[in-house]
Amino acid sequence: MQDGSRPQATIGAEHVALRDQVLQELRHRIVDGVYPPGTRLTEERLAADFGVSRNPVREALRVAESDGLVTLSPRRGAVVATPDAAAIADLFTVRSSLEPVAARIAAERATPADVADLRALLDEARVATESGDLTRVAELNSALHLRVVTIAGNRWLASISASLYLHVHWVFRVGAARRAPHSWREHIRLVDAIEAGDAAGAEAAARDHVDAAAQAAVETLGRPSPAAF
Amino acid sequence: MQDGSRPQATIGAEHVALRDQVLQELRHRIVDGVYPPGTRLTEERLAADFGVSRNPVREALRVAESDGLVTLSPRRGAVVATPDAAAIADLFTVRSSLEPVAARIAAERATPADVADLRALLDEARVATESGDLTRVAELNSALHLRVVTIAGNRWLASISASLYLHVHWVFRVGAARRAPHSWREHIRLVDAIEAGDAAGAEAAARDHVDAAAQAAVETLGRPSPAAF
DNA sequence: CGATTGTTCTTCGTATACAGTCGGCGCCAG
DNA sequence: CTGGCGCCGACTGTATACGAAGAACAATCG
Repeated sequence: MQDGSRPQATIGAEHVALRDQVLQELRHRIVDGVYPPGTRLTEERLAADFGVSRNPVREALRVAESDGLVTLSPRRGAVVATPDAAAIADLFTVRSSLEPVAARIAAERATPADVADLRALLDEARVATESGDLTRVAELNSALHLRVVTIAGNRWLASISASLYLHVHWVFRVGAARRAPHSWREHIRLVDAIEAGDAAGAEAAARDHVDAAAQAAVETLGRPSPAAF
Repeated sequence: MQDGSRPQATIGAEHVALRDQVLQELRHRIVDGVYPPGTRLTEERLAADFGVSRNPVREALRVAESDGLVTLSPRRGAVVATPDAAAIADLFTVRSSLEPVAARIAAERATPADVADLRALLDEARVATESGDLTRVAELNSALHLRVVTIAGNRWLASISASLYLHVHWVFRVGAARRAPHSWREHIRLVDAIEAGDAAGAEAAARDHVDAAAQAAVETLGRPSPAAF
């Protein structure tokens, strides 16, 4: 009761299993395009790449499959998934359903410290935008949204959003950055509403923001050869 | 081209890996209460239970963790997760955001064959309700909702819903069945709207249904000792 | 009676082995 | 030259064994 959050804080509890390190790195390499869509990922190759044995790799691959980042065929192994337009449209449908809710709840619950965190992220994003570090901008955008759902305190929302943003980042790692200036203004509006505790305003801001992002996504995908690929 | 749905239909492609069988059975045993919350799941015990080696078990456990059914602590292994009231409330928040959307899209896209499937499920549920097979009723409820999201054709919605319903089934396998008669009427209204192609009506029906289910959930949880446990 | 020390259990990762399957290559026949 | 056939290498799927390290619990000692 006195410290319900951590029944026991032992030494080894901070040990990060190899499979998790592998998973994290694998996600990075996929969403950052090191392993482009369609790449065959043999267990042995990944094991060699990461300097571990096959077991941690296998466990990481199963989770990556449930993330939707790789597709596994029996006896044929793993291939980096190829996101298609329909899947991306579906992604935005889900985002536009969930984010306004998350924003509303966040506006109702945000503490001053939470707002300060959001402001810090906005500020970092401004700096990154000015210095032209588009990769960093994309990362910060994801971080901001994830921070909002964290503030909302809904675990399901948080875990779903994490998965969603992994894909958003994957597909639009360049395209999203191009939209950075717009995003920035929309984010400010969102954070303002959250700070003011304006639930309806936050909800509307989030809705508009997702709609705009979806619009940009459609345009990016409509082009014959998007800059991202 | 002539058979685009199945790029290659080889013999081994229908092989179901042990880890998947283990995962499926593990999910069943957890949501059906064979392994109650808090149960320690040592790899060796599970391996013995399923008659396989530890490797498939380990891979299944990682996925079960990402499902939220078990919690893993480094060097301490897997424990069946204990769903708490907050998590359940969060679950319904997400459901109430997603299901109306799914229902709306389904109403726009459902074919007569889809509607026939839904009717068949409704009918089975009616029979099961009359014969008092509450477990089957709960299963059919989940099946109906999953069929709706399948009709909607949004992959993200489908995979999120699958995970959601696993938990719904878990927490309310008895409580939900008790609400079966109400559910049944609400489901009929939903299917009617989908059949009529009435997007707004389907959306409203789904919303009312989830709200009613959430209400029932709160009541069930409010009791000192829910019948489910 | 409390603190310390073993002991044991379990996970975590590695290594290894082997069967089954897939995919591609080369051979051979027409 | 072309098409079919069989063979072989590569990879997965599964099992097993083993060592290291942490966690839980019991026994021991001051």
